[in-house]
Amino acid sequence: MIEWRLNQPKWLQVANIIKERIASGQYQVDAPVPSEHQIVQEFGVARGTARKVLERLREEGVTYSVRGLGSFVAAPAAE
Amino acid sequence: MIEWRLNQPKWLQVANIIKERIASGQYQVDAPVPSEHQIVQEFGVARGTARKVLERLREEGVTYSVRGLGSFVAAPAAE
DNA sequence: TATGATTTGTGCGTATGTATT
DNA sequence: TAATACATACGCACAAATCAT
Repeated sequence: MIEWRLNQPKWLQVANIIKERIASGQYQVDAPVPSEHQIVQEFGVARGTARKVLERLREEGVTYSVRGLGSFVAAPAAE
Repeated sequence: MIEWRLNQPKWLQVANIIKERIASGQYQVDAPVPSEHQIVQEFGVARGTARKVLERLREEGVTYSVRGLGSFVAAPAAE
């Protein structure tokens, strides 16, 4: 079970959890991250919240999404 | 035509109707229940609502779904 | 072999209403 | 007041699996 913090929105907390999994190697590059539906199921949030999570990860360049396929871990940005 | 009740969601009402059909023997074990598209057509709901109906039936163990095939009546759970 | 139809899975967009913070 | 969150419901596009032709 997730222990939600009260001082930050759920969508941000879920996004951070997924980012930690990516950083830890749990999700490899080009491997799928949880889908909208899976986020709803695993974290017990609403669909709108799940969408916001994936939207945030895309905006940060952490993942990329393909319609009809899902969202996947992006290759690390070159520095 | 369906007479929708205002006090409960459409997806629940449709799910209950299908469960009644299963209970009555109208849909046999391993026989297909209405597909998403058929639910859309018969009950006049959106696909998302139809998906929610089948999702609920799966969660209750009433049916099982196979990608590319459809949803089918599950064998009764042993007690 | 391949083509199309059917079906489920997924992503994405939008809207309304309610409740909480 | 505003942001967050949940629930419900509508819709479209594309992908993958399956089956029949």
